[in-house]
Amino acid sequence: MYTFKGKEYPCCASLTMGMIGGKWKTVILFHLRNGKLRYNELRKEMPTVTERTLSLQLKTLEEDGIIKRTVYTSKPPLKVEYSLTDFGQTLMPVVTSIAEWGVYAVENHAD
Amino acid sequence: MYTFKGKEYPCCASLTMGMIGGKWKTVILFHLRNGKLRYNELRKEMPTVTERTLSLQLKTLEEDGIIKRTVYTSKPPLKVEYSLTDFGQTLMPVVTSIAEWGVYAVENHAD
DNA sequence: CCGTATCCTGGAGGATACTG
DNA sequence: CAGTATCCTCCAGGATACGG
Repeated sequence: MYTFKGKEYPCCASLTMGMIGGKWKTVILFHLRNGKLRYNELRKEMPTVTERTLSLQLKTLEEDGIIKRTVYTSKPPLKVEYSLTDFGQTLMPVVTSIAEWGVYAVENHAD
Repeated sequence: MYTFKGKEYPCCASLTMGMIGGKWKTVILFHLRNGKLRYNELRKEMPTVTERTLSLQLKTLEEDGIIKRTVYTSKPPLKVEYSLTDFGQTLMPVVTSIAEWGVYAVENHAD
């Protein structure tokens, strides 16, 4: 049994999935792999996610210390950038591994 | 846009998550990393999953060609073993990466 | 530009009882 | 031993409209 951030997980694998699982978190992290992105830039990369869901997932990732949100202007139009924290960087090998297998599967096991 | 097994994914990362996402699939695959296990052996490793859910997840993994189910006896008590397919083996680097990060997080970022 | 507010739905997963 | 069969709950995520 593993405990992390006040939650219990029955396996080390489920702990990780608790942090990056769900439909969108790995996609967000994948798009942040090369540096910061603005909210609308993320939306552009992920055309099929709704605003509400993107917003919620970003907030969860921020609360978990995986990404950080930086606001550059105080008056509208706001400029906000999202980027990986140092802790979030430690997840990059996992995210990369996940992304690479997706490419591998499409290229070698297409139907 | 990526297409795999008749489903569409907006990102290579979401394709992989479509195959191994959810609460239990990575846990099952993690426990099968060293070889075959019987149904009740899996249950022993995963005491908090319900029978129905375990059964459903195993069936999904089998349908996706990731694990294979082998029946050794025709009369009760049945002997059934689950193991990775060759295709499932290609997921092991991903599963290992996920599992190792879980251990890393607990050891280095505990609260 | 960067979100939040509301309302809603589908399906993942749980509890429990039963079967070949 | 290895599951199914039912029934049920809960919440991630979607649709859409509006706000700082």
